[in-house]
Amino acid sequence: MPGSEYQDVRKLNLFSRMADENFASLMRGAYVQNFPAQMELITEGDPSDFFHIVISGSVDLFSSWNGRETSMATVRPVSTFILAATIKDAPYLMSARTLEKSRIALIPSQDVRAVFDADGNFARAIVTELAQGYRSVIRAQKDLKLRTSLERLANYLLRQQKHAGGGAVFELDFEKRRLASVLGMTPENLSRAFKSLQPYGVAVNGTRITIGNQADLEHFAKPNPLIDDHSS
Amino acid sequence: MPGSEYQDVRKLNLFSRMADENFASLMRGAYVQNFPAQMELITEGDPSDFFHIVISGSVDLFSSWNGRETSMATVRPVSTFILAATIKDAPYLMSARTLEKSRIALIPSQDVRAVFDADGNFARAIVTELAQGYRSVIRAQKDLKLRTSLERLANYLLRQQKHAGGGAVFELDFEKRRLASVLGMTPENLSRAFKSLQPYGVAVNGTRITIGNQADLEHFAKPNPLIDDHSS
DNA sequence: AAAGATGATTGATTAATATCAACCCATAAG
DNA sequence: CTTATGGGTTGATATTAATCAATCATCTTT
Repeated sequence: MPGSEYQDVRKLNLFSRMADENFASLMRGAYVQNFPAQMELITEGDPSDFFHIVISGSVDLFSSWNGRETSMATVRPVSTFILAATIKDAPYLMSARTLEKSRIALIPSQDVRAVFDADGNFARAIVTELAQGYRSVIRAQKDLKLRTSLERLANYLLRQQKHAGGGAVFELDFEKRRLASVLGMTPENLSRAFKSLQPYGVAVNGTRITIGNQADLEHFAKPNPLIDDHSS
Repeated sequence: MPGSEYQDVRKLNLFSRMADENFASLMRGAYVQNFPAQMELITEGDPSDFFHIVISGSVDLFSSWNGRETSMATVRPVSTFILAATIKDAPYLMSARTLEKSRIALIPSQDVRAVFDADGNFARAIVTELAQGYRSVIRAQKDLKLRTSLERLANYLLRQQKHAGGGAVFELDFEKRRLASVLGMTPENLSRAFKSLQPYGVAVNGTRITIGNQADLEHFAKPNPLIDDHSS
């Protein structure tokens, strides 16, 4: 792993406070690989042999049941995925595939567990990371159970707008079909949902979104920090 | 806190391996109280001042948005709730109310965080607990996104049956209106869903469920360990 | 036992969402 | 340049689920 990548990973909250030696040990045991787009990295149900770090590109976490499939989350650089399975030494609950050409570091799960036992700062960081992830999923569940698909889209747009800097014009960071799946709806429905938001000043041009009337949209979406504020 | 209760709490995975002294310290600082039914213990958005342990009775975790409300989970003795908020020192994402007369221990969150820093075994137990909780919510989200309400009910019945010992006859451990909310549907819909399961041999009498044709129901429900097996 | 409350069920209707089919459009391959 | 290909959109329809209203059942209180 080149030094710049090494530093990028080191800066992650999960790794930033652990002992140099322990971090180096984890990285020595890591397999860093470039994967093409659409490569299935892990399959749900498989034993969680590796903890994954996305160094560049992006990864879709998804799940299937009875012939159906849904997108659970997207992982972007530089961050990690399936920490809980690694820690519990339990099967993956989600599958993962690259969305584009991606560079991924794979750390043997047993190494993570070993260093977890040895390094208190790493253990604390893991706790924070898990607690954060836990709360994120709770928020997602509230979003799903309390809102209609139109409301979920409206709030997603507001979140994404904020994330993109807050301007009236911004880009979706999802392919629409996958955004639909993440929001728990069909692509057809997403297309209609965008139309339904036109009265609130939402204009769509490919992946470029313009929010013409911020106040109107917010009045409709009723964003709530306990659902939408992913920093807390 | 009486000795028997003290021992019951001590036996929880979360506490069973920590140092005697640290456990005693946590318990010394705890407030143990009896609450009547329907008492709101915490309100979402409030600072997470206390970590909670249900000693007897039961507690409903629920969330609200825009005048709607949904049941997220039910906590039964002896177990704990809102660990993630306590650890992160972040606002509660869910509200909690007693479903019946309940005995609850409240431990100041800062005590939990302090002992977490001091006791490696406790820290490890917290990690396991958080990872378990995280995975449970992921499973719930898959249940919600991949299944219809009828399929969710069928699988819930199979889970509950297993939990009750596996016999053809068992009891629901929910009031139906709240079961409906947990499953993400209306009470009316739940009522109709039970009827729709009659062809699969499901008979309902109050809270007593009889599964007349196990194979048929399973064939319809298609239970999957990656969604329904809450032990892994 | 009568009255009141609460939860559960049922029927009728409406709303939300998915499905199916066709078509559009951009882009990449031949 | 033409042809595939895949995402996106649109319209028609079907399914799923929510809402509204009424009734029924159960349990508690008086």
